[in-house]
Amino acid sequence: MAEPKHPVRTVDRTLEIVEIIQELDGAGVSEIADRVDIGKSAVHNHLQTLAERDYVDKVGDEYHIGLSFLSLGAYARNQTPIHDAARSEVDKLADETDELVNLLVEKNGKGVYLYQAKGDNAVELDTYEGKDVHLHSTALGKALLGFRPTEEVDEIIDEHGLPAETSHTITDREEFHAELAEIRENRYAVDHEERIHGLRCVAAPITDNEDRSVAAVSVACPVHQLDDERFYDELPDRVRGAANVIELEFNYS
Amino acid sequence: MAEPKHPVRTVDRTLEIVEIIQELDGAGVSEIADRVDIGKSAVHNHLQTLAERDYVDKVGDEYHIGLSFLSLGAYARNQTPIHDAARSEVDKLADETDELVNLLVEKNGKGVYLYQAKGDNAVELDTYEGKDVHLHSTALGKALLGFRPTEEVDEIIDEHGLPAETSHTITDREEFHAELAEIRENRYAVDHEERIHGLRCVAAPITDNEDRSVAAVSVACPVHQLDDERFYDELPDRVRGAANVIELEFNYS
DNA sequence: ATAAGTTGTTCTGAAAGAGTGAACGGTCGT
DNA sequence: ACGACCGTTCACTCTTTCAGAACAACTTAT
Repeated sequence: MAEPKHPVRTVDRTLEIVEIIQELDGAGVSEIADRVDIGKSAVHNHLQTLAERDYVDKVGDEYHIGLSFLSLGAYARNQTPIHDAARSEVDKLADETDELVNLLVEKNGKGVYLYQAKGDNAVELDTYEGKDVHLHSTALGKALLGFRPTEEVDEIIDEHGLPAETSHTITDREEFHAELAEIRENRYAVDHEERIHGLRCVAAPITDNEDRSVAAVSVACPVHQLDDERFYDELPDRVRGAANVIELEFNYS
Repeated sequence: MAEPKHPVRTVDRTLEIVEIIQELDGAGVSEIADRVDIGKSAVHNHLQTLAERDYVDKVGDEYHIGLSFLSLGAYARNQTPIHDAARSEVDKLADETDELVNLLVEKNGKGVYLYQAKGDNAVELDTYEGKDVHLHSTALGKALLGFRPTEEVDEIIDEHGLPAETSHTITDREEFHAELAEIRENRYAVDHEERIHGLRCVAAPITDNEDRSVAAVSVACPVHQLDDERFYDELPDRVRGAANVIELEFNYS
């Protein structure tokens, strides 16, 4: 994935515009032009072109992300072999625990939420399908990295660092490796408000035939909503159980 | 949605490239260059630029749709108010019937699948989230159009026609309006192999406070897998029931 | 094994077209 | 009614995309 020798600047600009619209939850021409390094009229032309194909929606004077992206996004997800194998089990786990259940894969050293299912009592978070997060600050990411070779983990840390996201985030490399060693033993990972204050998660890796992780599943819940007993005893078993079922489906079918 | 006065051709070309990759289930540079009216080197530059941001994945010499689209696609869907209201009920219906359950919305006169849930016994179809279909040839589309003003239906027919997709597709305008009248009475629509041979569906509209449709839900199943009794008695009730729950959630919360 | 097809990639010149910036017509708030 | 903002349009200019040829790395055929 070397730097493009001859990047198409217009494509970059278009993607930037689209990403800005997403970030701002819809935006007008001027608002976008302020953030991207081109004038209003150029932005306007981009938006009209995108709107023509429903990649953006014009609602009054605001532009929003269009449904055409859904086709490509859902398609991309369906191409991921783990998605098919995992989906029904993730749904089931959400149903049983009543909490928010997530499926995460690794992509260029970061985590991407591939699918999520909400139980009746699920927390509302900033996570959504397709969102990317640092791997070191979530139970999901740690479960995933626990089952990758040490040198691969180091490469990822070299590239993305261990930025603190809350006061609980592990920011020391040695400490992080020690944590992964423990996760390897337990076959599950726990996140104590390491990415978001007030949120804790239990995650388990989904590994291939060589015990290398291909994804991770987690249950997320508010700190004060769940007693420690359920969190430390019941959830790990359930999450590992689900991961196991997914592994079987993934590896032997 | 007037034609853009100053379209950005590069954007159009990029979108075309991406859509071709999707259509071909992954493609190489030359293959794409053959279908779009630009040379290999230009296509190559586009792909490298897209790959840089993970909008396409390079696997060997083939390019595939990247997961970055998932973020935008899922985001677009989450912005649709009906999605939140409907999702859990669609899941439930799939669970109860063991069949394939779909949620469809209207977009510029065509239908877009917003969400689907697969029961244990669900058919495998060519439908996926984000896919667009003609409204006249599916139970979903007919249920949706049944609860739109006649002039709006006519406008849509004027724009998209009533193309035959199988020998059972309704292609006559009068006949189609009669069908809609009946659907309006029953509050559900049936599709007898009108889009795909061997497939039949039952769909119900989801309407707002003014009884205008905002979406439709359906259950799809192979003709020979389900006896008529279940198809004509049980399914319509179930589908209408689910639509009702979604309506309540949508309109009063 | 050699040759004739492929493939993807790199490079430079030349033509295409994206972007600038000013001006117009709206709509909002003061 | 005014000013300030918005989105939109247009013609000119200079950025940049694209075509085309040449190359390297494979696959297939001879």
